[in-house]
Amino acid sequence: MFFLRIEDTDQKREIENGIQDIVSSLKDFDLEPDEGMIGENEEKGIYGPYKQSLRKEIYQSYAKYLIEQAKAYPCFCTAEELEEMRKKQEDAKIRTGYYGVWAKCRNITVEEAINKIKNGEQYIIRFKSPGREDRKIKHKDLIKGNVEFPENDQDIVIIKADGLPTYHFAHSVDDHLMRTTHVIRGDEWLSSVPLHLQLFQELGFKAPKYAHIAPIMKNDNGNKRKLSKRKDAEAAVSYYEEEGIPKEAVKEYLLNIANSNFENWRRQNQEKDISEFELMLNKMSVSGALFDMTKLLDVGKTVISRFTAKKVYDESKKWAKRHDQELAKLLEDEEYALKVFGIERENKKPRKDISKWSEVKENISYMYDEMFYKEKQDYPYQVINNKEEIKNILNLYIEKYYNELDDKQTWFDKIKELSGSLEYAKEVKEFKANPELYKAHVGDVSTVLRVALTSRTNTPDMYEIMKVLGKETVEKRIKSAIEAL
RNA sequence: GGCCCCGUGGUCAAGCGGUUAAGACAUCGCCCUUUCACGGCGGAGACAUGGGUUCGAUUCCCGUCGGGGUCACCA
Repeated sequence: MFFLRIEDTDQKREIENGIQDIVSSLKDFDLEPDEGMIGENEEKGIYGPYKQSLRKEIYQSYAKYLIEQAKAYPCFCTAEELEEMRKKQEDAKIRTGYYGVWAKCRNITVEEAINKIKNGEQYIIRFKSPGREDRKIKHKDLIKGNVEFPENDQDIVIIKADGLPTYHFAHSVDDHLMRTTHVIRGDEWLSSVPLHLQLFQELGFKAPKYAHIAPIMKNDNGNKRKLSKRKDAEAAVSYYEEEGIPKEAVKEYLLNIANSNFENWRRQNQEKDISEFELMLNKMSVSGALFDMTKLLDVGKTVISRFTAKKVYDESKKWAKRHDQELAKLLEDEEYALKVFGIERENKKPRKDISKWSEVKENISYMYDEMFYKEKQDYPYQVINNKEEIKNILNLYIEKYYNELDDKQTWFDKIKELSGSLEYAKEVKEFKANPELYKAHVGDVSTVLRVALTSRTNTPDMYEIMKVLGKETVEKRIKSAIEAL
């Protein structure tokens, strides 16, 4: 069972619509909780409420229970006192914290406590740790394996001045009441395990199993650091939606990082849905992987290359409507767009030239007149760059050779013929063998055509492009190219 | 600083006592090809370091160095 509990016990950090954002973001990646929060104020499941701020009385009841058993106590120390204590400890070069002899309020009598409270003194509730720092505790983590720590001996606060619990306390109470068996969390929590285990013990609860995951890191001027929401755009899930990186790609990339055997599995099961892959906690890396955008985009490229033209169309249109109105407008004519996206797609070796939806416009713009004429600058004619010669080639082609009904073989034979008639090699190999016999080769002649028709030197197959463009457009573009010379 | 985790090519990583130390991305070259992309073939490139243990250490132990985490009335 996957449940979504909202840990909102720090009121300072509340964000408007935060819950809805979390729910929606998860849903964008097909993650829907079996129970817990499903909207800003909605939840499902029978272990609720799933929002911790609504469970205040529950935590307080357990805190009272601990106090009754002398396993917790009220603490009246002020922030200043605590600060002073810390300074002393630092100066004396001993461990900082509220423990042992430093735990001033630990042995306060009940009468004393009642009096202080009656006097209106502020207080919080602390856990009375039974631990000893000179004893070791062993923990078997599902990812990190066996780890050994000194026992916890800190009297950490469990109920704050505002009456809400700290994470540690809420964690033990909730995960017991919600019947949690596995806690999978970031490894910044690893060092809290001794405390948490102790809390479960003293509360009389059975502790869950823990799996501590290494965070994804980022290279920051030669230093590794956790991907940060503040500094790194790619740390936010919204970034992938904005860039148009398909969720399938993000998930595949993450799986690559999570389980290194995923790549092999994928190679052997190209058609299967990733949900069929069995993720193994014990195969997860113990140290944090550096985020690699290049690899992500490569995954994206492969993922998109396997999409049908229709899927590519639907997804790019969906993205365009949100982020690129110009593209959205181009894509209005679905029938034409399908032909464009169909070029060299849905075959055994599909093109891999789109890694995210934000690249689509650049990729297909020349297929649209409104973009083609707008973008067109000075023609980057390459090997053949004599204007008269180019004009000649284009004129000949359009007048003598072009027929939109030709099949691919005929189409290319004609280009070869045209090349031959103007002293260009019909085969590249012939040219390479005897370059002195020719002006250039058929590839160079094709480039002239390609540049005139697309104003680019690199494009997919020209035959297919011309088919999609259609007779009228092809003739119009060639004529316009001739005029421009 | 104390405590804890980690350290195989640029990156992600197999291997866990005897291997020519896999693979993927990136990179370079060649082939295919009318260009590009795809695909195929090949190249360069790694066990942080010093001591042990052992017939033999990338694999086990200790130290050093390096990276990361944590030491809140934040989670």
